[in-house]
Amino acid sequence: MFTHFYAGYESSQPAGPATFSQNDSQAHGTDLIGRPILFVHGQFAGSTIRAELREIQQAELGRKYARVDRRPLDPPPVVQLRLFKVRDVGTEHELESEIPNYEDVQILGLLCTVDLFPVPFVSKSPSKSEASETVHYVNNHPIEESSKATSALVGATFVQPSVIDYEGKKAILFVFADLAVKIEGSFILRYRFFDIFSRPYNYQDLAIQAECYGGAFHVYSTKEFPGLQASTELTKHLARWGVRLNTRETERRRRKKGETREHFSPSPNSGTRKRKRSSGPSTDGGFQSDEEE
DNA sequence: AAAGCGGCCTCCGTTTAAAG
DNA sequence: CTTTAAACGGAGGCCGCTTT
Repeated sequence: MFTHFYAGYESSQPAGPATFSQNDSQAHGTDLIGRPILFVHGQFAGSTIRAELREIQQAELGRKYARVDRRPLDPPPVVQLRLFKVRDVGTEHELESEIPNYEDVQILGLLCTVDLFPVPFVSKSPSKSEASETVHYVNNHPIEESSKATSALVGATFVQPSVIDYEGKKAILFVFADLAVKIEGSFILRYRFFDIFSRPYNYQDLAIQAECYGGAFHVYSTKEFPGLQASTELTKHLARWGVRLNTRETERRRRKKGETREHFSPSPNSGTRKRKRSSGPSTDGGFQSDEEE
């Protein structure tokens, strides 16, 4: 989508760390992930920067949804972006130092996106997939690129960062408060970070600068959904800082039928619910035709 | 072909959080 | 505190598949 954003730019600067393997251009700029990158454009022009992504809060569960009533993954996944300035790249004096103050980083243009991967139930014989397809492991279960199921992911899959006090100093955090999954099962997320206003030396595509894989979570059918826990401290902290997300003080789990809460009188017509379902032949395209993604 | 069964989506009432 | 809006859990009933 952002491919060739800076196409045509030619630089005459000396060879830098980002000049290797230009041959395969099919990879959407993934070949620089995790590497020190010399930038010629953007806020870090002239510097070599290595970006690192770390999941600091993982989703635990979600409720599958179809077309309406979206239910976000909970707790909201949060990843932290760390940036390291690298000097004397490739020499024996190579030295890395973290950006001293993240408040000084130009936030505009920084984005993090997510991909969804199913976690297989039982480990298929590990021999099967020694192809370079495997991108990650979840307790010895190989996760293959071709199993990517991002199309089942709905909501805000691209988010801008928030600069928030975290562990005593400002940090760049990406909060995914509006993610839902359309199929049930176990999954992991892959986070990828890029900056639309930066361009590496001698590089045509927009570069993915960092990625990381998150912890596994489970998406339940409506019926077996166990309910949501109270918000984590991190979630509440983010809300306090104005990040838009759902918070709940207590665990949410409605009392079972017949269960009473001291002065609770059971509903008179429990069991015989009248519904005014729009009786039509439904064909379920009739109403709710709006779709996203 | 008809009846039975089960999975699943949508819709609803209640509860909680936010706003006034 | 009271009111409004959103979040949330529950389950009815639709739909497609299986069995008789």
